[in-house]
Amino acid sequence: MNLDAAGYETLPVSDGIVAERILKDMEGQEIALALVDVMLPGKDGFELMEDFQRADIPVIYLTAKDDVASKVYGLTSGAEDYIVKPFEVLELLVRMEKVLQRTGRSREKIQIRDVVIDLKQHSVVKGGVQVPLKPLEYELLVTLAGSKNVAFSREELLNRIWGTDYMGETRTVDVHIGQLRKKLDFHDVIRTISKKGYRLEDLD
Amino acid sequence: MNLDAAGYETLPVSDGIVAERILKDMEGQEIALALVDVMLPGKDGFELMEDFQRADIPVIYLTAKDDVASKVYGLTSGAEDYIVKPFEVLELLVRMEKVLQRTGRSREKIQIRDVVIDLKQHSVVKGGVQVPLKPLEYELLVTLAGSKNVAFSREELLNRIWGTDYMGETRTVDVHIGQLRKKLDFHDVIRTISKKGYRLEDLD
DNA sequence: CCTCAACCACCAAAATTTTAGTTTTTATGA
DNA sequence: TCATAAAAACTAAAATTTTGGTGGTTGAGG
Repeated sequence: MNLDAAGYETLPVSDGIVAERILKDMEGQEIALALVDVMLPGKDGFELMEDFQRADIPVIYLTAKDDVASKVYGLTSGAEDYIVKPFEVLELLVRMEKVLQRTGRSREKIQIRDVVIDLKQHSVVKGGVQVPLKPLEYELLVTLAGSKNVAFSREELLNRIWGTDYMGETRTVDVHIGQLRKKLDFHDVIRTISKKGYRLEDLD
Repeated sequence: MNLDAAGYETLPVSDGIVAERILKDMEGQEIALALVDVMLPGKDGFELMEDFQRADIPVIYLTAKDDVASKVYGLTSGAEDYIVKPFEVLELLVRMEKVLQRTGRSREKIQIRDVVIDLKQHSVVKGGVQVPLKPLEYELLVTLAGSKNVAFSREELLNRIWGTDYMGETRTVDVHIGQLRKKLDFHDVIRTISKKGYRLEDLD
C-alpha cells in the first residue's frame, strides 16, 4: 500500500512457488526491482535468487531482525541490499531508489508542466531552453518532483537533502524554494503549506 | 464497537486458537495492528506474540490486572505498547495512532461524507474540489475526523492541537469550529455537545 | 587570492490566529 | 410555557506569526 501511494506500480505475491511461476512466464513484463521476504511459504527468498538472476531483476531482501547469518548470506548470494524489519517506509524508499539508480533502472525523466528534468543528464529544461540550477536547487526540485502532490515539511526536506545531521535554520529551505519558483516560474506550482512546508502540485 | 465508530475496520476474535489460525492462513489480508488481551481463552496473549511477529503485525497488549510483571514482560517480549484496563477510549485511540505512525501503517486518507482528507498531500477535497483550510482548521479537522463519533472537550482539543501549555481562551476553539462548519458545510456533521465540546458524526 | 554557492539576518508583506463585542441558541426552573 | 441565565455562534478588527525577498558574510575549491 505504501509503495502504491508513493507512485510505484506493484505486483504483490505471497508465495514462493507463485513468484517462481510468474518469473518463468513473464511475457515482456518489465520488473525493475524485487522486494523479497526471506521467510516465504512455498519457496523461501534465498531459493528464489537463481530465478531473479536469470530474469535480471535486482533484489532487496526483507527479514526479521537479529538474523545476522541470513544477512550475510543474503548479501553474498547476490542481493543488492538487505533491510531489517521493522523499518521506516522512508528508509525503504531511499534504499529502493539507490538500487534502481545503481542498476540503471531509475526513471530518467520527470515532467512538470513545461519543465522536464533529465536525471541522466542532470539537467532541467523549461519550454525547450536549459535552466541553470545550482546543486541544492536541483536536489530540491528532484525531491519535490519525485513525489508530486506530497507535502514535505521543512525538516523532511532538510533531512533528505542536507542530511540528517544538518543543524542550521529551517528558513534556509525557504530561500532555495524562492530561487526555484523564480527560475522556473513555479510560483503556483510549488504551493506553500503554512506552518508546515511545501508541496509541488501537478496533475500529470 | 468504539473502534468501529471511530472509523477503524475491526476483526474481533475472542479465542487465542482462533486468532492463531486466522494469522496462519491470512490470504493477502493486511492487518495494521493487533490489540491483544493478555487473558484469552485457548492461547494467551503472550503465547501469540510469535505469530504476530511472523506476520509482521505490531501488538498492543491489554490487561485487567495492574500487574507490573506482565507489563514488563509484555514490552520486552516485543509489544509496541501496553495499556491497563479500565482505560479511556480516547487514550487507546491516541496510543494506537502512535504505534500506527511509528510502524508506517497510519491511514493516508480519511473520508467523511463527500469530504476526503489526504494526509499525505495535506489537502482536503469536498465533492471533487479543493477546500483551502488554514493550518489550525486542518489540524482540528484531522483530530476530529481521526476519531469519528468520539466527543472531544475543548480542553482536549486545546491540549492536542495547541499544546499543553496553551494559556488562551477555550472560546478560541469555537471560532475555528465555526470556520470548519462553514467551509465544509458541516453544520450538522460537527455536533455541539453543550457544556462539553464537539463531536464529528459519521455513520460510514 | 578569487569565485561562487550556500547560509543567515533583516525587513516588509502576507497569512493566520486571537480577542472582543454582539446576536442567537440552548438549558433550566418557576 | 415562558423567562432568564448561560453557552455557543457569528463577525470583524487587532495582534501575532509565518513567509518572501534581498543583500551581506562565510567557507570551500580552484
